[in-house]
Amino acid sequence: MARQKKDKTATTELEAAVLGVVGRDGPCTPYTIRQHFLESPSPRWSGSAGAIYPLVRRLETRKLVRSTAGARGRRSQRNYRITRRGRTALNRWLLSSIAQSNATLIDDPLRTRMLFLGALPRGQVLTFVSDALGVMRRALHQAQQDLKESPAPKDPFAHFAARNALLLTRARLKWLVEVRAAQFGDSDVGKGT
Amino acid sequence: MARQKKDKTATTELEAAVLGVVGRDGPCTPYTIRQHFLESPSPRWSGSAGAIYPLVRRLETRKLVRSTAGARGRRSQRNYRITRRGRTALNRWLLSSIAQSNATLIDDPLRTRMLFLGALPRGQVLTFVSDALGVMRRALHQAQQDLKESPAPKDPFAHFAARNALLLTRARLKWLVEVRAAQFGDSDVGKGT
DNA sequence: TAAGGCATGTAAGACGTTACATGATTAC
DNA sequence: GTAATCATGTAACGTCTTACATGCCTTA
Repeated sequence: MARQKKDKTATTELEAAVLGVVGRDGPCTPYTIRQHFLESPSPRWSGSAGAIYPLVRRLETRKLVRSTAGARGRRSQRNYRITRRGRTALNRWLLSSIAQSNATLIDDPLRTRMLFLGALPRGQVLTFVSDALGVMRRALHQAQQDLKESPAPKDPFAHFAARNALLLTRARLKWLVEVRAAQFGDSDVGKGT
Repeated sequence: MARQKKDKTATTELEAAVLGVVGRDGPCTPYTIRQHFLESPSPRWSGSAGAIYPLVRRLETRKLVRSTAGARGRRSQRNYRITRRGRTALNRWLLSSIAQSNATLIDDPLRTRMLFLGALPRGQVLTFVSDALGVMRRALHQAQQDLKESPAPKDPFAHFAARNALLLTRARLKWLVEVRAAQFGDSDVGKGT
C-alpha cells in the first residue's frame, strides 16, 4: 500500500466510517463529524482534528463527498454531503470488505497480555485478573447503558451495534471468570456481577 | 506522543509483544520473532521485517534486550535476549496498562459496518449478514482447532488466550444469528453450526 | 556451480496522534 | 470589552506497511 500507486477504491476504516456518518446523518461539518467520534463509545479513533480535517478533504478530492460553503454568522463553514459516487463506494466497502477481511479474529489487548502473564509471579497474576475483572464489570455496565440509549425502533442498526458491544463484553467477562477459576480454583464461576 | 519528548517507559503493543516473546521463549533472532507473528492466528500485526528489525534495535537502545553475535556458518546473526530492565518493563506493562486502558470496548469491524448498514437495500443487508455468518463459522472452526493445539498443561496462558479467541468468536456468531433473526424473522436462532 | 529459498535488512510512504495556532462567537 | 470556548485548521512526528535489495547457504 505504500510503494505502489494507491488504489483509488481502497478505503481505510476511518475513511469509510466518516463516509458512513456523512451518508447517514446528512450534511456534516468536520466539527460535527469529530463530535461523533469523540462521543462514540468505541475508543478506536481519537476523532482528532488532525485526522478528520485532512480526511474529509481527501474524500472530496476523490469526489466521494461534496462541500458547500455555508456560514454561521460571519464564520465560514464547509458542509459536506455524500455524493452518488460516495454512496457507491460506501456500498462496495460494506459488502466487499467482509469476505477477504482480516476480521476473522478480532484483537483483544487482554488476550495479548495473557500470552505473557507467565512472566509474572503468581500473586501478580491474581492482581492482573482481578483488575481486569473490575474494568470489565464497569465496561459491562456501560454497554448495558449504551444499549438502553439506542432502542431498536429508533435505529435498528445502531441497536445491533450496541448489542455487539454488550455480547463481546459479556464474553470477555465470562472468560476472565473462567481464567480466575482455573488459576485459583475458586467457586465464583457464574456469579458475575 | 509526538511533539513531546517521548516517554521512555511508554511502549506500544507491538513492542511489548516482542519483548514478551523474547522474554518467554528465550534468545531470539529477529527472524524467529517474525515467524512467531507470521504464524500467530491474530492478524493484528503483519510481522513484517520493516516493523521487527528496527523495533528490536529500538528495544536494545532502551536496554530492554541485549544482543550477542552468534553465527550460523559464516552468516552473522544477532541473538536477542531480555534484560533485567526488560523484565521490569514487561512486568510494568502487563500490570499498568489495564486500568487506564482504552481496552474497555474492543473493536469489531463488523460492528463498525453494522452502524452504516442502513445505507444498503434490504436484500444486500441479507447478503452482508449471510457472508458474515459464513466467515464467522469458519473462524469458529479455526478457533476450536487452535484451542485443541494449545492444551492447558503445555502453557496455561496460551491456552487461556485460545479460549479468549473462541469465546469472542462465539459471541460474534451469536450476535450475527440474532441480527439475522431480528431482521428477517427466521427461526434459525440457536442452530448455529 | 547454479538455483532457490533463507535470513537480514532498507526505502518510501500512508495514516493517525498530540500539540500548537488562530479567528469567531458567546457570556459575563 | 475581556475571557472562555467554539470551530477550523496546521505542524511535527512515530509507527507500521508494502515492496525492494542483497548476500549466505543448501541441494541437486
